[in-house]
Amino acid sequence: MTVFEELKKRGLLAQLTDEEEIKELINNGKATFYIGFDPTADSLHVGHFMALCLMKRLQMAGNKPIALIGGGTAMIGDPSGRTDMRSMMTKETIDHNCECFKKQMSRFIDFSEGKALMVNNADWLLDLNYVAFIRDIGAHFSVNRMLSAECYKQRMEKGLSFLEFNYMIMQSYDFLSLYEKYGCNMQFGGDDQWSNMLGGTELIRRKLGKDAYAMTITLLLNSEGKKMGKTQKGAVWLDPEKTSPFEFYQYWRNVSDEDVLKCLRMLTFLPIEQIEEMESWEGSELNRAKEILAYELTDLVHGEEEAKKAQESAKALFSSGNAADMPTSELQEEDFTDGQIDILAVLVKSGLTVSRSEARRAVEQGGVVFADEKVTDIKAVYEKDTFAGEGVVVRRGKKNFKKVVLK
RNA sequence: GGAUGGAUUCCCGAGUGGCCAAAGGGGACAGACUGUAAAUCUGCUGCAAAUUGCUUCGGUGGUUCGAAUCCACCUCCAUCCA
Repeated sequence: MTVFEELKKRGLLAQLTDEEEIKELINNGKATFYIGFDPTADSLHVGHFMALCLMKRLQMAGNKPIALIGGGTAMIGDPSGRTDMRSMMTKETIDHNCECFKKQMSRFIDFSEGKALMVNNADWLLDLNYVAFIRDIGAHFSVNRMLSAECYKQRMEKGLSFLEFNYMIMQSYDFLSLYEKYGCNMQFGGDDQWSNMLGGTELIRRKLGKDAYAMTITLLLNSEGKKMGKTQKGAVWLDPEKTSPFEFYQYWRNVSDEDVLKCLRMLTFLPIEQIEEMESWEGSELNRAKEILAYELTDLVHGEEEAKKAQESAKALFSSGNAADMPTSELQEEDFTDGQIDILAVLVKSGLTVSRSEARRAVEQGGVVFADEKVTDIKAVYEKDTFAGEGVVVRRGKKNFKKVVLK
């Protein structure tokens, strides 16, 4: 199977400027392509992960990837796919984020011996001369055309600043620069980037009279039409400090039935045939597929060892309610009064609830289990010795566990 | 620069002097049912020393016994005019 077929079968392809040409290029390893990542946070998330997987797939097929870190474009902020204005980021934050991105990317993509490149558009964007730039590049853009682009349309109601309006031009200029410097003839990105990417191919045609191509990856949406990899608490991060391997595993373990196969296809490297077999699985059998999904992804992102640990913890926890390797929090001497601590304090100190009010509610509603015993009294008090040694497993709800130990 | 409308809790949105920690909906959380899924039903949703007290309705100051609500100034946003 060719790379192109594989991508297509996995449902990764969204829009392409020229299907035949792109197929020809990537199947024969003739593409030098780039994907841009704006450092808007200090860790990559699931959306980036898809892009990295795509890079990897194409790199394995002999194409040359360029990972572009948007240290310059992040100064502007991409309005695409957003209904409100982005808050401005300071130069320091952006620089810090760039560093974090670099570190994480190196884990996925092989940058040795020039097999792939990593560049930062701050290098060519930050020193631009305004007048020279708008004469040279800005002249090629029609405001009328730009305004009709989908990404700006959404913003016409809520407001769009001139700063953000320039994002498309910056991204287009990136493509042109990479084309000239590295012969980069293709750009990939999320589907919300389509208009920005077309801006680039058109700019290259107008400036240089050359053809360049663009292709977008399907956005990973859940069955409710929301972007996957987002939880109430925020994104699911790839940085283990921000989202622990266990939480990461649990996120995928808990996807809804409708989304499992799509995730397997789009995110894992499992052979497509194997995934197709799972399509016939029904009902609770799908639980098995979720386990596979969670394991595979944790393995890819955090490594085999962490994946195994997460899987075992999850299994042990949900069958017996105890596991050797689970999130732990420590109680200090000063958390006790006369050698005792009440249940609300335990919940707050362990991070299972944010406030005593919330802890109280959880207990009142029968959602708290302390060492396999349902807690019914909000005034329940425990002796210090209870937490000594192995500690005690405390649960809030069905899926929140903490082992609480006396330090 | 001018005119008009607006900013309320995680989000949408009601409230135009006390009965307001603030209707309703969404989301989140907890319980029941299940398969660590979905749907459904129930509860719950500012904080705390918890029949009470404290902080919160863009910001600052004021009027009043009492302000999300009235007044002044400011900030931000949208629409129209330039």
